[in-house]
Amino acid sequence: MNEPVPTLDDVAKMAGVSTATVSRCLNEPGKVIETTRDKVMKAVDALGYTPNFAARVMAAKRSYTIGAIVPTLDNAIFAKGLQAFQEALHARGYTLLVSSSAYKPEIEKEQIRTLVARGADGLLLIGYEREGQLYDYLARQNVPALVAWAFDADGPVPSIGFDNHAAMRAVTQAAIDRGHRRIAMISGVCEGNDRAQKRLDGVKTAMAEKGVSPDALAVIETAYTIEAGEAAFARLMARTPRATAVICGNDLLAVGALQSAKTLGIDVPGDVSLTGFDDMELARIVQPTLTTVSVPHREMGQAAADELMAMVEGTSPGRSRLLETEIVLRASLR
Amino acid sequence: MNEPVPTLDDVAKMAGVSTATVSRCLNEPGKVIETTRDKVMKAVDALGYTPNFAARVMAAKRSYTIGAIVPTLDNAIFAKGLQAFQEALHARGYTLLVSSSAYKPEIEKEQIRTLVARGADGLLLIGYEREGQLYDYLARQNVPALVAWAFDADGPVPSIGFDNHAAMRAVTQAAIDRGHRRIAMISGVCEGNDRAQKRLDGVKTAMAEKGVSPDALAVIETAYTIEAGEAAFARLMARTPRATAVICGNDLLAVGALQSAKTLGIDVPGDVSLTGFDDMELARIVQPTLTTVSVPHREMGQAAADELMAMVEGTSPGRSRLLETEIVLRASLR
DNA sequence: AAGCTCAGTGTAAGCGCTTACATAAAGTAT
DNA sequence: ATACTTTATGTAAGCGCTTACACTGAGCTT
Repeated sequence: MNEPVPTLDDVAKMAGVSTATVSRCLNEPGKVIETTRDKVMKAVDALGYTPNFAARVMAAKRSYTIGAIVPTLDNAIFAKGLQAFQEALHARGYTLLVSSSAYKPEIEKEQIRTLVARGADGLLLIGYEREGQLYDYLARQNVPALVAWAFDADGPVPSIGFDNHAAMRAVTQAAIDRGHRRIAMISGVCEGNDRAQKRLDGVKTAMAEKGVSPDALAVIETAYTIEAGEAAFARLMARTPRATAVICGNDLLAVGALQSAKTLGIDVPGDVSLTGFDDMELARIVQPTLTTVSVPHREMGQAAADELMAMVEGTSPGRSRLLETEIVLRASLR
Repeated sequence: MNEPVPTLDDVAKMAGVSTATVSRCLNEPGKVIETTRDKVMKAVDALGYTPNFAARVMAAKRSYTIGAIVPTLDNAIFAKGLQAFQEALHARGYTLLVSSSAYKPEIEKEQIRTLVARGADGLLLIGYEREGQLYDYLARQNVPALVAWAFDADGPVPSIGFDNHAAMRAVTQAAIDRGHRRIAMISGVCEGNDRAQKRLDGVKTAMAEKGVSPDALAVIETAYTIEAGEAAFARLMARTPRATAVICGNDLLAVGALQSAKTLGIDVPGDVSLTGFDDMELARIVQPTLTTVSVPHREMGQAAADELMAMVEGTSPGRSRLLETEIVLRASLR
């Protein structure tokens, strides 16, 4: 057993050429004459040779690998965008390495270092909020990074995303326009999460603009899960006066709220209106269907991939791009 | 700009020791005396040194990396198990590399080669069905592999999973016991997917055992998505005589069927009963709630991680393990 | 025909680490 | 005090690739 794995040298010997030629056959076939290439390829097949990636990275100082760190893979929020991201990378010969940080900054930091140590040529990050020195670190390691799912033209690295503040402001305006005055919010945890914070601010802005005092806004910050949404909604409903509209930080929270409403015998949208964010598949499945914000996940993933590859290849200094969101009016808001 | 990234040599020089000592400080701190270690660590911090992973893998011939290839990340089916898998790996210093094959064998093959080339110490695969030579390839490369989400004590590699056939048989029995005789199935695509095939077989077995002719079973094979489930259900309902129970290959298909039923004005479970598989969160959210099969995702991920690490470290030849599933009776079956 | 260019190939120097082995110093047993 | 361990560190040989540079010979130009 333990038959040794074939190396470039073995291939070279079998084909009767130098290692350089084998390497060129594999990486720049055009630079090798056809007869030679045939010999080499025959040897590659015969030996079942696969290049050793670590050796290649080390010698070439280039890994054709892009790393992405998302807060979670546990729900579908990032899955769609990431899928598009990965497809775009794959089409140009890059590999995607994904890891999840469980919304924990220290884990994210570790993952960033891990990915850099693994030779990632570039990094996709979600949102801006992290220690500033991490950006310095990336700069020092010459690893370009791009932020997605958030937008800030003046951030430390470029971003491709949408305006969380404006989107949530628009949703809230829609609620106020329908006569709602007592508004509550179930928000994601804002600390360390600029997206959550901006969404919360968006609600406040809309209220202020429409002459509804934002001071009266009841806010519960909680984890982005269905269960948390359920619990938060129950707590909100226990307060008096009761809110007539509950703005949720994302669809999961809204779905949880909906479940809770059912348990409590509260009719949505009859007694209370509800809105979400993300327009996950789930939003169309629940009863009543969810008014929410549709985000161009696939477009974002695609654009992020293109931009990041350009940055890695030095053909772009890194350009930010703002994508449009859209309010999807469904049954849960009345 | 382009300040060079510090290397082990730089650290060694700054600390006034040899590279071997620095390496030992990082990997086997116990073998270095404290005063030396302090000097080294100070240099590491001062330089912001991070070991180069490719170099380490190459020199040590060990990457502490485990690869996993799942059919999809697009829904939550594998997310939970994978999360547990990753946590268990992380706890023992391993890193997980995930990629998704989009249910395509040729992509999976490529991913397997990619992960091996990247020096994965071991591989987690889903289900057994793939070219036999892939198993040979892994054996030749000395990369242990483990199959999850399926069980076969005599497979080419060990497995940790559950009995798809028995579980689906039990669900079907439950339907027949409630008086259903005209049964239909919305199955996943069986070609290249042993889990889907086994689930389909489970339905047939139960029918045969209960004296219901399996020949009458209407089967539609389709992709594991909500939309596909919707379309399939509509097609099934157009047939006469209509089935009174529709067994679905997983929860997504069942949810799709439910949506379709609503559109068509068919009452579930009044007119037609419905069952799913996986017990995703979704199963408790839809109306009516879904009768389905609960799978111990977390336990499976954890067990798979433990076993695979043992295989990688040579402390286990690879032991298969069968986990129990459980039928969860909810409103959709009557 | 001399001098070019240039395509195709080979030579060999690393890339940044780990680790077997060598060495030195200190501790222990006799 | 001698010989033998043990412990801490250093030396240097790779690991399997890529690529700058050198080389060769064929085809051009003049």
